[in-house]
Amino acid sequence: MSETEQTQKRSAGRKATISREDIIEAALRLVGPHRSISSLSLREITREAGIAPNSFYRHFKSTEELAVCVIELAGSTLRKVIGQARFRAQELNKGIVRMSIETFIEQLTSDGHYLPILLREGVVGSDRFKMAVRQQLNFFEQELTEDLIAIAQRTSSTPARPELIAKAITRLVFAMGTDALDHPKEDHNEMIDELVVMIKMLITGAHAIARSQSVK
Amino acid sequence: MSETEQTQKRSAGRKATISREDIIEAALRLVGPHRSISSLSLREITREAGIAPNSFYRHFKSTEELAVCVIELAGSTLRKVIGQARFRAQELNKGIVRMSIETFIEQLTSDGHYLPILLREGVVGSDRFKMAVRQQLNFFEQELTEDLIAIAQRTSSTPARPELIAKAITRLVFAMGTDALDHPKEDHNEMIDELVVMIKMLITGAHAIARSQSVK
DNA sequence: GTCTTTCGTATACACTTGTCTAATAATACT
DNA sequence: AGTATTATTAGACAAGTGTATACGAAAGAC
Repeated sequence: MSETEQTQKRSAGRKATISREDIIEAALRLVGPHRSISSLSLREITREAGIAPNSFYRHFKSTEELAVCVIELAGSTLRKVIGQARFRAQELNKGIVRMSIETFIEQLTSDGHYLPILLREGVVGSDRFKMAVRQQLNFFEQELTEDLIAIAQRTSSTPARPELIAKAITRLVFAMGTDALDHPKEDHNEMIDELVVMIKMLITGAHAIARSQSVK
Repeated sequence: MSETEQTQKRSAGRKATISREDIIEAALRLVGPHRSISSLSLREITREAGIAPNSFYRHFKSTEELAVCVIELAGSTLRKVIGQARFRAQELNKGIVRMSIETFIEQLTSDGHYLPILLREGVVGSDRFKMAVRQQLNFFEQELTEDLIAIAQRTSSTPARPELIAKAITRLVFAMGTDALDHPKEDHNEMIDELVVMIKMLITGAHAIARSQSVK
């Protein structure tokens, strides 16, 4: 929604030497396992971007606006990646669950560091900021729900409350992902295995409950 | 471990006008939905406690040490509460799962705000700090594992990998708890219901998998 | 050319931060 | 009493913060 605003009239004036994207990239360079976006200071960001502190205001009206932009960027990028993984899973005839999880965990150590950001930023910060993070989570959940329904129709086995399963899976994956963040990369494969088993438990459990309920 | 140190020799000298506990309480008064412990400044804390900035160092050697103390306090307090809930569940002959979850969610709005703290502080801060949070989580997980094994022995039905179930449940509960934090209290009952269903799915799924594996 | 508009910087202000040094206040032991 | 010991404070320091005002630099419009 609020991703492409301003840039309305560009009749006259000096050419911009720096873009919103440049500032976002500078901010991304600063976040890490110990620094959250909401803890970045305006001066830090401008220093990293190589501009004067006041120039920041030409592009964002506050650091909060910048933070929300970063969250939205991270969310949309990740959903694109996961979407591709789902697609590849069908091509390679690999388990869709395993494929998605693997891609997800891969993103933990991927270059953009979009996933760590999304995982880390959900709990602190302003209301607007937290809402932005939660919205991205909801997008994931929604797409997963659609997937589950589609699969159920294909295999003609209707699980109980697919939206609940999707919610549980999303939370589980994000929680385990947060865990993996602080573990060395060589542990990731084991964590993927664990996560896959957990999800299998959830899905088969949901089916079992659905059956027992349709019986009685 | 590091909870009762110093207080060794008190031969002479001025009486302490403030205790470690007083400072911890002051810090607790400052944290909230928008402030994490690790974001509190030394001066803020001493201002709230009504002492001079330097006096802080007489009690803690850094704000990080204070933060770790708070985490340990929150964790041990909560485990005590949940433990009592488990006990009451047996007395009232109520479902142990439901009882535990209800108590857990209740703690979201309880006075000490220990649970919100534990939920919020896991992802940012120094390594030492994050480790303290994870340790508390592991305590929960461990106790839950023991519970699951005990129940399994009583009902003589062995689920597949109880430690995995415990892990999944813990993550699920904490994730949903974090969610509930930003929701009004009247939504909590619905979230409890959802959470209970999720956990039922997990447990029945685990049993189903165990059965199918012992068959083949 | 001169306007006008926009972008960017420079300087400055008031404020907060963590920590250092010295000085003071209060207790216990002799 | 005096003295040693400890807790607390006051004051100051350099460094950091967000932002307001004012000014220069570059581009298109006239």
